[in-house]
Amino acid sequence: MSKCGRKKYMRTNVRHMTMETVESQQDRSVTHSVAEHSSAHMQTGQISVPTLAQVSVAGSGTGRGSPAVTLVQLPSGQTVQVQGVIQTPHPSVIQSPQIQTVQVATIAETDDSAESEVIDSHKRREILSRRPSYRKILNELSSDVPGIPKIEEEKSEEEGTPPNIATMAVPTSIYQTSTGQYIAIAQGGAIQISNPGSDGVQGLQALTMTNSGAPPPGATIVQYAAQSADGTQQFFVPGSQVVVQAATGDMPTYQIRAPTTALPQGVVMAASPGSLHSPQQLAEEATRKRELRLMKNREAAKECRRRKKEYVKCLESRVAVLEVQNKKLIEELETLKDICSPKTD
DNA sequence: AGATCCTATCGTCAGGCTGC
DNA sequence: GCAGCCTGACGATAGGATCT
Repeated sequence: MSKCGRKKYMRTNVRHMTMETVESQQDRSVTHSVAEHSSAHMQTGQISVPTLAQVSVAGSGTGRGSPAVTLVQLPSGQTVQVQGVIQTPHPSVIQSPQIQTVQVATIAETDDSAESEVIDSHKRREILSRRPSYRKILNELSSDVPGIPKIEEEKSEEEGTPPNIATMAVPTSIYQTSTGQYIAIAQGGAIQISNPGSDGVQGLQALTMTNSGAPPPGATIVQYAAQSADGTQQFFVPGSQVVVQAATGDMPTYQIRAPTTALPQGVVMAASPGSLHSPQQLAEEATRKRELRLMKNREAAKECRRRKKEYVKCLESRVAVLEVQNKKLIEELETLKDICSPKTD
């Protein structure tokens, strides 16, 4: 809580313009500007050079990579074919290629039948209602435009797993200690402990759980198989629950405790996937699931924000490029105008 | 110095989308 | 149909800047 936390709390309730909102509004403003630039680009002659009678764009959007050819109809009635400065037509950043196709079709089909118009509007509605993923949009763009970097696909756990632990089972339960360490309990009973500071799974250590007949019923032997350990350590786990504590220090230590004991800081309790009978256990399982879901969502939100930032950066650079291109086109048209229209004395 | 504003970041929820 | 993912929206918090 900050020194003026209470005050801020009261204020934020009144002020609905939170930063996320501002951010999204900024996004929208960027989007708008790009859209304007994009449409201006498509109709440069009509918008930016009002003195020019008519400019029709031919061939734009019909094929990628083909140079944009502009038919400029001069006031004298003469039509001049101009190859634009843009050698490769860029799709709009904020719209998927499909949307651009629709737009181009709209431009080209001014006297088309009403049937295609209906299909078009349907398509448009469909596209507009769909919420695209930042990664998808950017990757679509990057496949069209070489200059745009791809947002990396998230590496799956298998991909990110180094060879020495490639045989690890897929975790079914993930817990985070108060020290930030992640503990994953796999279906096969393997426990993975990873330090958040470590890159990927570098800090991963394996605990293999094996059942033994010697301990009381319901107990589980946890076989500690840390790579740096001298030998294998065994932990006796009473009951059907596992408590693991990750202590700080040179050597990681783990405490397995009974669920009824008071838990020190940094201890996570995990229900064994084996038997869930009592309502209490069911409630614990529900809580565990919720915690897992929240953790995943937390990570997803972080990733989403990162992608969004990347996307906005991409949009901004695209705006800059389009502005330059627009300027060049205007200059080009002005030059053509000067060449083709004789000066009056 | 304290109050207020501004900006950035985070966690959570809800709802759409998608793959199975 | 459903589980999981993605993302907009909202509220909370922190910290720096500015105002009184």
